Amino acid sequence: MILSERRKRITIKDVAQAAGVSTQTVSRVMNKYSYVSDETRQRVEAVVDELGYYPSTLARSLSQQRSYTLGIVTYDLKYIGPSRTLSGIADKADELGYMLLMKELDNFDANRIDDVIDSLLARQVDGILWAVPEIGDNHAWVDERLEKIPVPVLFIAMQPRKGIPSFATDNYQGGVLAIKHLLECGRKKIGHISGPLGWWEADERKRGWYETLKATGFEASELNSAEGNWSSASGEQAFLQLLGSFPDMDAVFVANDQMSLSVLHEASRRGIRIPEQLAVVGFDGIPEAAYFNPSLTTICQDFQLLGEQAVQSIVEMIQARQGNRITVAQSRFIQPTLVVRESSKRV
Amino acid sequence: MILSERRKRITIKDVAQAAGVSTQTVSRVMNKYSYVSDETRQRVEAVVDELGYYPSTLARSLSQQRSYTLGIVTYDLKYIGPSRTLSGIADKADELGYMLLMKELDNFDANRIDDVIDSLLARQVDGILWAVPEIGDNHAWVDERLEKIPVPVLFIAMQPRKGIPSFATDNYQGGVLAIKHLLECGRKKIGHISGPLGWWEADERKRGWYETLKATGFEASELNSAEGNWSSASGEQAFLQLLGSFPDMDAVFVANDQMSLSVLHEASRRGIRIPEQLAVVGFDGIPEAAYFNPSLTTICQDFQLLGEQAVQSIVEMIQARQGNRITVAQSRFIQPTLVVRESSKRV
DNA sequence: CGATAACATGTTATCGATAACATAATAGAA
DNA sequence: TTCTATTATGTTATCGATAACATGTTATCG
Repeated sequence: MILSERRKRITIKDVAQAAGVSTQTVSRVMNKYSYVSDETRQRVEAVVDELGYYPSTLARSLSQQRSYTLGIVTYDLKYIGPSRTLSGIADKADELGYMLLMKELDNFDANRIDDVIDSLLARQVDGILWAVPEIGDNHAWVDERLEKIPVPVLFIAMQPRKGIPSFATDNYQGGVLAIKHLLECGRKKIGHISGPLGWWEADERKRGWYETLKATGFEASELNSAEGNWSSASGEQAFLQLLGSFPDMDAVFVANDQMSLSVLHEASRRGIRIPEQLAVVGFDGIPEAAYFNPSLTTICQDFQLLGEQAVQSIVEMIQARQGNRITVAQSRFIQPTLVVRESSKRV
Repeated sequence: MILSERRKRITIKDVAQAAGVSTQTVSRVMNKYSYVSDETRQRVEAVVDELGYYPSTLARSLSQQRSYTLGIVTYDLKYIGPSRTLSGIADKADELGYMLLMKELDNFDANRIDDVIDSLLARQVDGILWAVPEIGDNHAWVDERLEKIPVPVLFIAMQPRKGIPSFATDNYQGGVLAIKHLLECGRKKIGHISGPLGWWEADERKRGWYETLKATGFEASELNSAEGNWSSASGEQAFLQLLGSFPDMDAVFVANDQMSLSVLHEASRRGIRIPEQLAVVGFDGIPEAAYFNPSLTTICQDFQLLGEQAVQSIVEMIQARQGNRITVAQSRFIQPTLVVRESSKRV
């Protein structure tokens, strides 16, 4: 049997014709509208099966002015945070019947941001999830541009702003948790390796370190802190710097697990015993941290959950708007948890 | 100034009316068609700017029967492979002017697969990138279903099949590289911790181990190998098992870096010196591996590149089809590279 | 100077669906 | 028995663009 090479899409018209009804009736069957006789319904369904018809979501979106698609703007999927959050987003979106139109943002030029937003709107997304970390003033556009966007927008990992829905891990509390834990272990000279300053999340974690030490009367000068860029390589550099500027440090709170890894590595190379001489607490809670050498105490955040809740929430916003109900901007801080392992064992 | 809450989308009609031309002329301006007078062009462009008009890609897609959108089917973004590949895909797609419609696949039920494909086609994607690892017969649908899909499909990390375009890392060669290296280091009793068998990639890496040892006259029995599921936790289990079944092992090739990490961890706990007593070679080449303790020799694969090349290739297929040119199924094996670090240093 | 090509623009049909409205048949209520 | 509500189905307009075709206006050329 030879099939013609040029297969034409099977449309609602083909089905209507084959079943001897109008396209509207086919549409009614497809959408389970009630006023269709059993006989007609069955006939149409038979034809649909036979021809392998599925409706064009594209045409439907145009006609209904909604697409059951969410626009997702992420930053750099090489980072663990964005990629695991995306995983949660994908799961929940699928569960709720939404597809994901994805755009990776690599710079924060105003034109680029406009383009990304327009390109999503041009495809009629029902809502936008802005999962780009807040760095410097890269969210400055929000004040002016946001109100012009005709669909709900929800921000992930953005510093909370009044009247704007956003979901984030409570990074400050994470920092507090880490320092409190180290103090409880009897540590007195606690250094910090931060993420790239200017990133809101990095700043918050550092603030947790700083304020908790200050509040309890301990030292927290700039010399006791060094800056990394989240990568293990940068963590090593920062650690070396810190060893110079804060030689009698007995503990270090590191802003993520990757950088903690290189601290452990370098400490071992230099014969600094962990946790005896130096306690280490990381941040993120990647599964691998349990197998670091020694295993890493860390502040665990649930990216998956963050993504899922964000989707849940934006879908509710979409439905509310559809029903012309009023939406109150919902924001949420998700609390991280402390997981104690060998790197901070009491000595 | 009070803005009306219900903003209507600005359409080509609004622009046409405001500029006093037909919609067709606006369309010509937007698409940079040449036969438009400078005067008209400028007037239209001014109106476009003023009203903030951008064309509906949705409507355009319907009308042109193409969407400049790629359908991406991924497996589990919690894994490093899929998520970094996606990163490469996103970069290249953006560069070439395509958007990504993403779908995560969590099971391989035939109905589910049909649904995913249909939902992508219903949104008029121009091509599909199937970035789902081959596990058991989860690609069995390909034989029958593929030819019915009216757009190009390219597979990532699938065992090459004749006449079907696919891109993958040469996992077998990776295994060969690892074993040759260990043999060159003078190791004679080389064990293997595999990924979940049934995964094509895991099987191939194992085959690299097995065949290379056989070919050089060394031992490679089933007892010298244990199975993990890619996670660090499973790697620990597998290592313990292997220590029992292959006690005089002097090297181990581990199918990914996460599992290698827990091998290093457990070895350290038991006082097994690495690399003196046991050399370890991992797979994947995650950046963190350089900071493992000791740093990990590993087989490096370039996920980013894999994703980028896949997009490049499918876009070429799309363009070829558009131009009614014949496409020859292009498949490619990307060669991994060996990176030597402390865990396999010659002793 | 008339024919022809290149330019500039408008009109109508189309993509594949649904919304809104219209119509016809049946059934139950007054 | 007539009226009205319910059921079942069809017709036309619409979503927002582009394709195809039509038409009018300038240049250009022999």
